[in-house]
Amino acid sequence: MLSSIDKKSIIEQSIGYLFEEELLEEMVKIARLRETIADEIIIHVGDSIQMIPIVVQGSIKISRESPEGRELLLYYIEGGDTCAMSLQCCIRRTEAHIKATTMEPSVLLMFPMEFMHRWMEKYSSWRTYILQSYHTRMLELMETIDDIAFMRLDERLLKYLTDQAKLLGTMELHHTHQEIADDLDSSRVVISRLLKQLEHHGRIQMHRNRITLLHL
DNA sequence: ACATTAAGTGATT
DNA sequence: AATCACTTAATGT
Repeated sequence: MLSSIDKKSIIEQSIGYLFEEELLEEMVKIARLRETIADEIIIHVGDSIQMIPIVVQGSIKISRESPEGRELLLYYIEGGDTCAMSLQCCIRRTEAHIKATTMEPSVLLMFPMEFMHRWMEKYSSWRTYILQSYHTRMLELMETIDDIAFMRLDERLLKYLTDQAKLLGTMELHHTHQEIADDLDSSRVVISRLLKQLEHHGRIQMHRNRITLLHL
C-alpha cells in the first residue's frame, strides 16, 4: 500500500509541473489513490460519476458502448491526463456516456467532484489544464473518426497494434483476437484473418493469447 | 479424460 | 467485411 507521504511525492512527480503550489497542497489533502489491476473497468456506461480521475501511472482506454453490447475504442488516457468527459458528467450530474477500462495495472488520483466548481473559479492552472485536456481529447477523437471513415480495417488493425505497443511499452501484446475485435467493433473471424495476413507480411508473430510485434 | 476457450477455415451474403 | 457453421488446438479441472 502507498502511504500518504508517497501520495505527496506521487502528486509532485506526476502533476506537480501542471499546477500552482496552493492547488497542489489542496490536492495532497483530498486526493484518494486508487490502484488497479489490468482490465479493470473504472467507469461503466450509465454510472453517475462522483470522482474525477487523473491517471498517474499506467494507461486507460475509453470506449463507446451500444445498447446491444457492441463497443468502439475512442481514445487512450495516460500519465498526467484526465478524462474531461467525466468532468462534464460530474458538473452536470449526468451519467457517463463512455466506458473506461485499465489496460495495465495503473495508479489513479481520484478527486471528489465537489471541488471541481471551486477549482475552476479559483485556479487558472486548473482551468488551463481542463481546457487543454478537452482539446487533446477532441483531436484524438477526430483522428479516430478519420481512421474509421478513411482507413481499411487492416490498416486500422495495424495502427491499433502499434498504438497498444507504444502505450504499454512492449512488443508482446497479450490480447485475444476477440478482445481486439471488440475494441475495433469488428468480428473475431475477420480479425483472425487480418492478423494472419499481417503475419504473412512479416509484421507480427502470433501465438496463443499473445501477439509479438516485429517492428513499430 | 473431458469441458472450455481460443483460433482457423470454407462457404455465403 | 460480416456471419454461419464447423474444425482444430491449447488449456484448465
